[in-house]
Amino acid sequence: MNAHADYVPVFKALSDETRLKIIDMLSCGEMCACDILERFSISQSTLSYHMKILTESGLVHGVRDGAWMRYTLNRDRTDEAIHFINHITNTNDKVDCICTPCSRPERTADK
Amino acid sequence: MNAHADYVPVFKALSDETRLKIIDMLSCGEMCACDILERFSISQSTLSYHMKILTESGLVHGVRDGAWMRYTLNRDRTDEAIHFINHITNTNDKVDCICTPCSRPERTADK
DNA sequence: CACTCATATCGATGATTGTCAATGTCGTGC
DNA sequence: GCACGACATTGACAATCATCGATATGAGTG
Repeated sequence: MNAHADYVPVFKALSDETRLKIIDMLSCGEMCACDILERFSISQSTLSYHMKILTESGLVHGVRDGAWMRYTLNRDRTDEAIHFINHITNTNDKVDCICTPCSRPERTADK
Repeated sequence: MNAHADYVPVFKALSDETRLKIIDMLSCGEMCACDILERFSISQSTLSYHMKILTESGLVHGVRDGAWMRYTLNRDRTDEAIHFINHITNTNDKVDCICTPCSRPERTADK
């Protein structure tokens, strides 16, 4: 995991209030879909849609347990996301930094 | 800044490859729009649209400097976003944790 | 003031998103 | 095997998104 494009699905997954709240809930421990559903006023199909986005992004892991789905946070992935934001927002370990305030000829000339 | 909804625009801003790359660039230092534009193959109006999303999310700050716009990363806001992910992905300082593996009567009964 | 360059806004367009009701699938228990 | 409960998938829809070309605004330069 390195390229910017790889993290787009992760941030897409995070850019919805319901999904942020689900992640928050899962940080306390494993939950099944039915329990999550009870805490929102959305339909079951909508929840299923959100859980698919969360699992496909890798942030959440789901396993079948009989009739239920047990969901857990994938902390490896959440940590990875945090490290990625840290990486792109800090100058640390960047080799290809091209920071000219403004490269317009007139501008660099008058400095 | 606290509620989940407040961070939705931040993660929406982060959920686009072009914008992630722009943030990465800005981490090296201030840049003007024309310099950013040169490093992508998108139209000028599209870049202006992306910069608007970034500035409205608070992640990026833009100031006029004559004819140019100088953009900088708002590290207060990026740090805030990182702290927020840390908060919702960790159990730390959560008072209202309701973590029952699955609350179905049949299920809690057979444990 | 007129011209040019940097940036913003507008209008249009195809793609993606979040939502639901309806329906399908899969597991469990009788 | 059949009925039911838990979850997934489908089809439809309105809303939002990313993109562009065209046009507007605003600053600097003569």
